[in-house]
Amino acid sequence: MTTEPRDNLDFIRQEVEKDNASGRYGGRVHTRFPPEPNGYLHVGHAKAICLSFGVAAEYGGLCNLRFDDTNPTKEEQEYVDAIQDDVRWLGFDWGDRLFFASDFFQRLYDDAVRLVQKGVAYVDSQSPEEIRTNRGSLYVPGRDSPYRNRPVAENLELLERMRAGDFDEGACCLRARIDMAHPNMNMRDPIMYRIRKARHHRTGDTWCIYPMYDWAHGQCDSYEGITHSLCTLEFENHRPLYDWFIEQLGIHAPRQIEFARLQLTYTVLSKRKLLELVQDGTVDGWDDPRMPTLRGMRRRGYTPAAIRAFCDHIGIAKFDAIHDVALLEHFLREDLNRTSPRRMVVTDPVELVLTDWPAGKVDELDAVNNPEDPGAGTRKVPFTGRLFVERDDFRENAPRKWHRLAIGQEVRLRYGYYVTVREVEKDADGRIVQLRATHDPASRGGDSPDGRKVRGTIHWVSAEHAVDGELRLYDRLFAVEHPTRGVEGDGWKAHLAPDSLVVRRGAKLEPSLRDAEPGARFQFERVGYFVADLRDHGPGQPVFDRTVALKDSWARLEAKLADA
RNA sequence: UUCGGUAUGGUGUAAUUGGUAGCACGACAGAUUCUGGUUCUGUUAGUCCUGGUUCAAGUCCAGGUACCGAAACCA
Repeated sequence: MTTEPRDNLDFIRQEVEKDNASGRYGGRVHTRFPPEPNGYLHVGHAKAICLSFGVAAEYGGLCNLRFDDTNPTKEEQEYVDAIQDDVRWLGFDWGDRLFFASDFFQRLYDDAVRLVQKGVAYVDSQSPEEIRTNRGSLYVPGRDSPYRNRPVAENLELLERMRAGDFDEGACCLRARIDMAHPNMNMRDPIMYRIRKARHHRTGDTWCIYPMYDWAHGQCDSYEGITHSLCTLEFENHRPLYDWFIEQLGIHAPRQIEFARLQLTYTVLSKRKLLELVQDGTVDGWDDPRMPTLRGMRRRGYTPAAIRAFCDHIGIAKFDAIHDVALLEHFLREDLNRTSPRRMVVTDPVELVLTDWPAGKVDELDAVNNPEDPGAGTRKVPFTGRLFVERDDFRENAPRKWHRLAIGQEVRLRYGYYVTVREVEKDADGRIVQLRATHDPASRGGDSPDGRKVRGTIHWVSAEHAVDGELRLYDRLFAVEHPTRGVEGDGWKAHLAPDSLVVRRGAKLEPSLRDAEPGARFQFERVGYFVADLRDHGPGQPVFDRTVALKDSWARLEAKLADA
């Protein structure tokens, strides 16, 4: 991806450059992205992916994809496939370097045997409860296990029998022999192997003991020849343990550097909370367009380039920061503005009839596909005397600075004609059912030969040519910036935005939209960026999801005028 | 009360390692515009606190304060 040198290096890149300068790894840079296949990736992971793959690319190195699949009871093939798909979609490639912690199970076991032989690991036969209580607390040191001084030969035999399946789950485990009084809890004889008589998604039934993450992770990095293991802050106090294992084993020592995980306003990013939203039906699934998952964002119409630009821009630090989604949306709009073809869609239609339009006449007008990209060309849009315009683009009592339709106010129909509303027809309830207007034939195409100016331009669709479609107007999932701040338990759910999805079934689409492919992105002029829904859009059944609205400075002005 | 971390405008992020606190987003104001979009210009506002060293401190020293993480046979 981005391989240009940067002006300001974040602290991780600075450290990498120091290592390159000192020759610590012979100038080699090799990173990895190590997800656990027990859930879907979200934007937070995108930050880690961009970092690890980005750093490797910038320094001529490599980045591996490795699944940390050390817990067979939680991990599934489905997630393995989805994660690979998401990483690729984001734009990264691990070549032939796809690994699984489970690839290393035998090697890990052999190394465990070496530590037992060295006298720095032992089989503990305490119950899980005893182990927990004897670990002590943050403030009080732990107590040695009565099995801590078993002879090497006995430990070796017991470990072999653990592997052979002679013991029940929880009957015993293998522990590193470090220091039960260590101020860092991770060093209080951490568990290396536990018995789990569970089928593993890759190794099947060949193992009944599985390595703990802490025992596997550092060595897997080492086995793969990783130089820089970039991970999030919560593993900072695990680093001494990883270093200890590596040193005891005398194998290649990667360098772990920790950074703050991504947090965003107006959403939640914990696996547990996201799962809850899926399970209680708040959202439609992991790929619901409101979800901060990569799949959700993909369906919402986010571009990989926008997500990457965001990740590049926010930088890397150890400060526990919460980024404003507005910044993500900024990069999204920036990318979409450059690349999206424009179309006209009336989201909430009201009929506009031109009383002076020649009966039966259809005028094929030229519309620019993308003003930001002259190469995108133009298209023909049919114009007739019966149109649909946005209900909200007409006001009977126009406020100050109103540039749109109002009785007697001339406006331009984009790429069409200047029109002036003359009268309004309402139904019995007082709801407007039709606007009647006249047009200036000389203004065809949108300009008047006499140089006369109009104050506003609005979008429209010819009634007889319009395609009916469904619009799903998505917005931020939560109504407040920090949904989890200062709340307990399920309190964060009270902050869910009631209108994060508004469905508009009667939208009128420009005819060319009929043939849009699922996943195709557009800017609906003056409304927002939309994408043809990946699941539900199809021939004869147009469904578009709103990716993000256009900035609306009129809405702000109007609100201010209302206050005054 | 233990150990490990972190503090720079509203939100993030830089500062050649002791030398004019910069950039982005946001907000606000204006210009341009056949999208009240885009683009352009300007304004706004910051070094956690208290001392100390120094000609000079965001940066060095001392002492505070606040916040985050850590006590799964999870990762």
